[in-house]
Amino acid sequence: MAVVARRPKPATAAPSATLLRRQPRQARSQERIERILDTAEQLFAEIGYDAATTNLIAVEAGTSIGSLYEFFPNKEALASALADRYLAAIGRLYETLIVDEPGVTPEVMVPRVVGALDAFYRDHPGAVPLLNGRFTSPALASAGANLQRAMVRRIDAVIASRRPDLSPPRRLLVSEVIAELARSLLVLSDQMPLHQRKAMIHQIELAVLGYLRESIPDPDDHLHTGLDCPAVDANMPS
Amino acid sequence: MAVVARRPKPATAAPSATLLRRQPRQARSQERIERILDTAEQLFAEIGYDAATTNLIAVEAGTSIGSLYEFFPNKEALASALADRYLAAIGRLYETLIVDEPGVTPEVMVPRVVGALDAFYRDHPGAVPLLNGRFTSPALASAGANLQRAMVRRIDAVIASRRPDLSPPRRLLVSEVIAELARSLLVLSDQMPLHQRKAMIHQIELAVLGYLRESIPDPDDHLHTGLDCPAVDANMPS
DNA sequence: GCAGAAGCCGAGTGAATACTCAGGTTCTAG
DNA sequence: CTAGAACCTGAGTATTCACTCGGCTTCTGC
Repeated sequence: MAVVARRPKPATAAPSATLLRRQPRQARSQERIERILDTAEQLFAEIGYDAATTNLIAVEAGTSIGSLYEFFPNKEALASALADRYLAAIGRLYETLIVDEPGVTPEVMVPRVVGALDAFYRDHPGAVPLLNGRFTSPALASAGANLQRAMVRRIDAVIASRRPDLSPPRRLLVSEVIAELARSLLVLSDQMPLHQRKAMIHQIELAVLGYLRESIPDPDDHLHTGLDCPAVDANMPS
Repeated sequence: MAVVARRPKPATAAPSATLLRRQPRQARSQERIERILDTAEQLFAEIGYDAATTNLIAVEAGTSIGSLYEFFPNKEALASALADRYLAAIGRLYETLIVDEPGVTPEVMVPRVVGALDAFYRDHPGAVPLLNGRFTSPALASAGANLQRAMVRRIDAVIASRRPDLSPPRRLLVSEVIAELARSLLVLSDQMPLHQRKAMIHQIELAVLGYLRESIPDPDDHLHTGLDCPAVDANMPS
């Protein structure tokens, strides 16, 4: 909050998507920008968005506060630029993994996606807090929300092609639950030591698959079909 | 973060649990304290912890900043006092609901607990962000963590009595997953309009039950037992 | 080799905000 | 009724921190 209120005059409603104030021409400044971003990533992850002051980021990156503001219009832009790096990478992950190939069952796809996300988060420790709403910055909140929406949409598309009998709102709800379930448990696993983390990843897969079985019972499976839970769709709109 | 750094001299490591700087003697000041807490609750929920300045809280509560600091040693203490109100209430909820009665199956207990938590959060909108780590304040983070631990312990105890065959670490992991699953999905449902919220509550129940079935297959049930998932305990320590 | 562009620097500015304190008001015990 | 305790007040203090600006250095095209 402090971040936003700090700006006295938004002037003429500047374009919020302007990441860099100026494009760097020389290699020296390009490297400097990279160093600043890397340092910001590390500090955000280590001590949090608020405690990582712009001055500290500049010093730790071996440069000066003036140079930082030469290229980044404000502190939020730093976080935005970082989020963009991750969003692009995870977006590619989704496109590769959550696809509607004919032979791919949930039992195959779920571990594949969960495993890939886990590996990504392990390789990029800064991504977890950045994309999962631990920082109050509005830009980051929306970045995380966008990512989540992207995942929900992809899951929804796959379910739609597999189970055209489900109503769209029902599908959407199920997709939201799956995405949130995976997200929150991955965040939890991220705080664990490695051996527990491995076990947790497996539990995430079980949770998603178990929820799927429970929420969208297989039409062939006459064992769990609506015996003790009448009117699943009762609460659904339209 | 700003909250903590703002205090120049922690002096002699003051007891952090001191909620009130002084016990109020007169009814007038007791009411004032209540008004301040109610206002803080509302403002924290509406505009967030950072944007709810102590001055604003005082003014909105119809008192002065001096009176606020007469009783609350710092801003964090406000949040702590609020968290305590909620923690006590939810703690009582757990004690009533998550119990090891003979005839209570998961199919009965899960909807009971989830429904009660949902009702509680609906009645106390401020509790959700306060107890679920949306604020950066350390005291709040630990309050939320305590709450989560309490839930995990209770779930673990129930599972232990039902399924003594499971290893303690496995039980604990399962309990953690269930607690986190319920927590995160309840937070998600809290942001939804009412009709979707009702549907979401049902999905939460399905998710927990589905995960239970998947992760701890019923010994009687010979249908899902370890066919496509060998060595579930392989990743478990000891 | 030089002029101008691009880049760099960091002390300084302004605004926000948690918290204090000296002095006033209201309550209460005797 | 009164003295002193409890309580209240809000302008002021101290601090933090995002961000600026004027001057300096390094690079690049010609």
